[in-house]
Amino acid sequence: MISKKAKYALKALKVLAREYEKGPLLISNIAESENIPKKFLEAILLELRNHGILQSQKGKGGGYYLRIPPDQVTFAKIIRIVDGPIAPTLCVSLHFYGKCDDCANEETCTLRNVMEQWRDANLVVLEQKTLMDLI
Amino acid sequence: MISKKAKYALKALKVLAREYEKGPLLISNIAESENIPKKFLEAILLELRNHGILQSQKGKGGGYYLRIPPDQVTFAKIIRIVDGPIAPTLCVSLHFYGKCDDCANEETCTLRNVMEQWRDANLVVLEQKTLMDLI
DNA sequence: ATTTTGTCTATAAGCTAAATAGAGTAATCG
DNA sequence: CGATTACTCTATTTAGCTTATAGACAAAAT
Repeated sequence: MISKKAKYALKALKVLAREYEKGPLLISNIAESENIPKKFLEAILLELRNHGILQSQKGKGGGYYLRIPPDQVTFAKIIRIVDGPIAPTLCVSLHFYGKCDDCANEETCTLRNVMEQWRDANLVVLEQKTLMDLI
Repeated sequence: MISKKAKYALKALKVLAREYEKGPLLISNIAESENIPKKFLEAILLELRNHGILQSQKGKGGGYYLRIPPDQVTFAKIIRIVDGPIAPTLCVSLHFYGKCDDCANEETCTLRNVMEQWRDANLVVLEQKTLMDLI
């Protein structure tokens, strides 16, 4: 299950993708139209901005807008930013690799094989789907 | 990411699958060999027993053993018992369906389509993989 | 009866998710 | 300049879940 944060992020990005190159949107507007707590959304959008997905503009006429074409923003990228690893275990994560503290030997771990396949099944979908698919 | 509980369950079931029809194993033995906190494992095995995966036997010579052939215990079944929904959102879950509280109209939700595909990608792997694959 | 082994109840520490409040900073426009 | 607008940053809170542990209890075997 993804977090609410991730779902909020996807919904907000969907709106922003639809307005791509049509000027910035206000946090408040997105929050209201998508039923997202405003303050929470603020933090989410900021995080997406700091990762290069969004651009922001202060002052009158300001707001948030997509910095990248919608078809270049994959679900995988978004999920990794807000929820972290896509892989079922750290030991098979491509972007957040970490050793399992309960596993003695990673090489001989029989679980690993299935975990890798599980991860790859996710990636097939998430690396291919983009904001374009939400427009 | 799966929980530690799920990982412990899989590791314990792996051991039990290897000993299928060779008599019961002690909780303590599994806990030790797989580096799982014993008390935590107790609760996990009990839950798996209550869902019909395992059988238990008290007293001397007792312990836990698989109640079903390893090739009939899918990863999907195990994950659902210990971690709950496999789907990324409740609104597309087959076994734990629930309405999203921030979505007005489920029919017109553009996210749903991708979520279903994501879910199905998971299921392709998890419904097919069984404890047999760990032996 | 005693030993063995699983079962049940309770609890606690630690962490994370989700939400909120309020002061601060930067941009615009008159 | 100065007022307004709108994003930014820091801090805090609440609730709930995850992980782990302790100890009493129940059943089976010998």
